[in-house]
Amino acid sequence: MIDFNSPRRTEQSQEPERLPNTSYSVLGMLSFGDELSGYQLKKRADNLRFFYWSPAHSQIYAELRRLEKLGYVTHREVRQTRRPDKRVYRITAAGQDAFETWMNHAPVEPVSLKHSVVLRLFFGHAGDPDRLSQVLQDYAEQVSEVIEDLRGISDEISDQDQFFYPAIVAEWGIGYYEAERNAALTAIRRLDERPDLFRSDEEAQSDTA
Amino acid sequence: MIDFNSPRRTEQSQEPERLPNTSYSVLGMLSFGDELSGYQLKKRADNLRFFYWSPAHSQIYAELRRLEKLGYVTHREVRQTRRPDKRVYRITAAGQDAFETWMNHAPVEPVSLKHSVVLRLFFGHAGDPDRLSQVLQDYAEQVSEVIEDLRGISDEISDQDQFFYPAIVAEWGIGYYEAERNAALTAIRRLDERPDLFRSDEEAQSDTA
DNA sequence: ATATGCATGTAATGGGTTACATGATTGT
DNA sequence: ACAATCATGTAACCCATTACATGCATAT
Repeated sequence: MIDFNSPRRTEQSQEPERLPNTSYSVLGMLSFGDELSGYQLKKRADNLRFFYWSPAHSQIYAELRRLEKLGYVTHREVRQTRRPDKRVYRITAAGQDAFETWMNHAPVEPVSLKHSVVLRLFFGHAGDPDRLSQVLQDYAEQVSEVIEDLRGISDEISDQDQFFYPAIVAEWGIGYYEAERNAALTAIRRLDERPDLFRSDEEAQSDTA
Repeated sequence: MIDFNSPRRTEQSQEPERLPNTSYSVLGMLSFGDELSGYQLKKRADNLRFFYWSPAHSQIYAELRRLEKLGYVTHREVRQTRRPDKRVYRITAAGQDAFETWMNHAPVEPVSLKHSVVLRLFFGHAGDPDRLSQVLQDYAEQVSEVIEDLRGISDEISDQDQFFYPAIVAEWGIGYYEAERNAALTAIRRLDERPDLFRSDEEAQSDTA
């Protein structure tokens, strides 16, 4: 008996095919029009690391297969003599359309943030205060390096029209990481300022000393 | 023949059992010492949303089962007449140890950030500039609301010793979200300021002026 | 009556990582 | 010689979400 009421729909419907943002980040890197291999895409994706995490290379290849199945990209083989052969991908017209649709119509999603350093700060009662200070100090230093990198990138691209949008992003990033550094340093000061009043009571009895 | 060199190790070794941070966030919420049900834990986890995403409730229950199997938490059933019965969890001494070990010895991991708004800004060339401005505007407004919430929380807890660490986190959050708002508003200004030179192909006549 | 909150859980699926696998070229 | 870079991919696993499922109590 044929079940006409089956909720299973044949996957060739015309619906816009909500893809995960990772797919769009790959598609976006191809939206500039050049041909890129999976390997090159991985490296480009690493450039987004300041505001968007970089997927594993296996994930990039998986995305490319999916995008090709959807008709959003095509590939061709490139023979090389002094390097292993490669497969370079190019965005299609359908891919451009899909990407523009996402750009213009995707909802404004909340940022996904997993800040394990702040998580540890939140649970500060359960750790060693000096170690916590050290963690914040390390974090502030890591952030300082990122700021250096971003300033370098910003200086390189800020007067080039072709990098208009990335330059705005770099500026955003500098502001963001400066706020992070300030927040970390402020937190360290708060820890130092703390009156040591309520520290010893709790752990006095069961701590194996 | 017995393979003494086998890299497979029997999973009951004494190693610290690297757990995902989500496990520690659940364990951390129990580290204050009170008994909590999965339902209550989910609500508490939502309070971390400003700096750490909140897992689905099914994930919370899964974590509790895992933590119990590891001996880090125990549960007891609580009979209720006017509410469904519940299962409340409490951290064990082993759980406290594991949590403190994580607090004091976990490496300073990079923040995991997936900022889809900035991603779209980065790929601004492929979208409608007015829509992009609107997206940034919406984002700035969402952020403003978060700042309001955080200020409220901060005012409530900032003078209470028991919330010493969360108060520092709230302050951090306010600084972070203010930086986000500023960055969004600055980006909007940059978009407005933009000389419209390279906006479309039919702009070739502008040099005849 | 209907929706919302309390409370717990399973099933199906998807997203993503790590480790494994291969192999050539270039630089030290 | 050794490591690093280029290049592509599979397999196993795990983290996590969404949807499904149940059922009582309270408020509207």
